[in-house]
Amino acid sequence: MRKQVRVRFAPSPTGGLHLGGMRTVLYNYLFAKKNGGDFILRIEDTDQSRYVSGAEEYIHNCLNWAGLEPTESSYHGGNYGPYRQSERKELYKKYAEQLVKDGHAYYAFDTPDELENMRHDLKTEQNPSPQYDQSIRMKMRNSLSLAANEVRKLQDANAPHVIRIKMPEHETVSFIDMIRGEVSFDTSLVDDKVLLKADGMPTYHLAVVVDDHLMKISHAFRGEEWLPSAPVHILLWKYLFGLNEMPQWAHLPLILGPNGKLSKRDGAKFGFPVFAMNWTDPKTNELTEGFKEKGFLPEALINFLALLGWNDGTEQEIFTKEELIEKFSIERVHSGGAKFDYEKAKWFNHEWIKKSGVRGMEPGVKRLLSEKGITDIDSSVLEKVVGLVKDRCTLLTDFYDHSYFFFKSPEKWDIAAVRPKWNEAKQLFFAEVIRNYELNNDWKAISLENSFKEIAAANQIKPGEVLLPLRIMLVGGKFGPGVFDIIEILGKNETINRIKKALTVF
RNA sequence: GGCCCGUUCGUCUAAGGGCUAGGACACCACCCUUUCACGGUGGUGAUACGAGUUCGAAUCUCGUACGGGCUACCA
Repeated sequence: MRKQVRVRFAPSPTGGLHLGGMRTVLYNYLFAKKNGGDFILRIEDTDQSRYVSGAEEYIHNCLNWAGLEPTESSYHGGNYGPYRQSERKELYKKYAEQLVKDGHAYYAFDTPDELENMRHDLKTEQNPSPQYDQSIRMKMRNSLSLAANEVRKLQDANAPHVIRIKMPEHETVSFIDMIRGEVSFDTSLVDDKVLLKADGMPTYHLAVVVDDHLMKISHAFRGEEWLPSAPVHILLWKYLFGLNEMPQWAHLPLILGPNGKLSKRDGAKFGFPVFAMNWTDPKTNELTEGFKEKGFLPEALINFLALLGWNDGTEQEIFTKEELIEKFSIERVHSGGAKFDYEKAKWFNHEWIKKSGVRGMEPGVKRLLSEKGITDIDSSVLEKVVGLVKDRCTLLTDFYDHSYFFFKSPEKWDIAAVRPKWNEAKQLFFAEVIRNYELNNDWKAISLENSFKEIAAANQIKPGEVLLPLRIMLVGGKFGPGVFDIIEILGKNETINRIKKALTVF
């Protein structure tokens, strides 16, 4: 019988959720949905010094906004909780002790100062970062190097200590990565990582193995930065639960910024978001803008992220979430890192705005306009405006610039574009247009345009000479959709008022 | 420094021993548009380098170079 597919996203609540994390969420989600599996959100908050309040709730909000809800989490519940590692603290210790008993781990009593001294003393140009490994462990203070009675004494005195894994000598540890194929390591070159900290909390290395086992995780996806510590995890699986029980691993390629791994700094420096949603650091109050607030549609972000490192082998680029679920396969994920291209991200958003129906866009646009002070909006007008302007917007926030003039009469005009060619004849021409429009009972763009051109012809004025002034009268400048489309939506009173008002200024 | 991973247009990528190395973003040109955009058509542009295997290599092997990651009682 095939094992039930269960995957997890396991962030630590230390700040904003960036693109790399978002993509890990996505791939987990798609894989779970495709295989009828469960998607678990587990909070890895074992480092109390880095815990940031509000970060967990924020992660939930991001997943909710993106439509990538987990099936099990501290908020959704589930049969494998608690889903916060800090609440599972007592679980880990017995596994660490078991490892010591079996000779795969040991107690280490070295103080932070002693560790620092060791690193300082051993540091050379040839070896800039000395490790706590088999070459050095017998010279440190631990249950391997110390006499048994001395160890007992330290324990009786409650001396602070950690538990470290004892890496075996010259073994080759290898495993099959779903993306990269076989990866192998020489255990002699890996250090004796801390498994259980002095405060009794596990480190990531112990916690990830224990929890993946207890939560019956079948496939473990994580960023490529974890590849170097994979041999530790493989060994832990072997010692604790057996390799047969181990999930299948996939190490996802990194998302790169202009120089290396994408960071919050890159966003600030180059002017693009890196977090899914706005994040305010509770300590510094510093705000980092998110894709949501920048004006991205969740569908577009998902689509963009999915294609950053994966494709279905065809030339299709626009995928709905349902299509992604159907077509996604972890084997088609690339092994190489991908540089984040903000221009391409915006292109996806533009495509999704065009693809979305007017109805779907309306609530978002209405919210945006009201944030900018435009509140009294007739819904039939809004519908027409959105339909007319939609294709011109790349970001949701562009709707304001492309449509505010439907709701606000201009107070300034691009007079420099009109005045040099302005004359008495044009003044009279517009007076006639007003008289004509007052009598128009149809008020459709096409009839409005026809009568405008007829009046121009009768006055021996080329339409081109009065079209631009008309536009500027209505919207204030050289922009916007077709003038007669604007006029139709504005309606008779508003159009005539705007022309009259501008005429007094030109 | 050591270990691990990677390398096809500027960017994201297709091609898994066999057409002229295909598409998308960006860029450029033209068309459309009596505004600004959208849109349409076309164009510039890549297999890191060197060996080897082979009738034939972007593709397989080795080496080199370059890029990235890790090297904490952080994740």
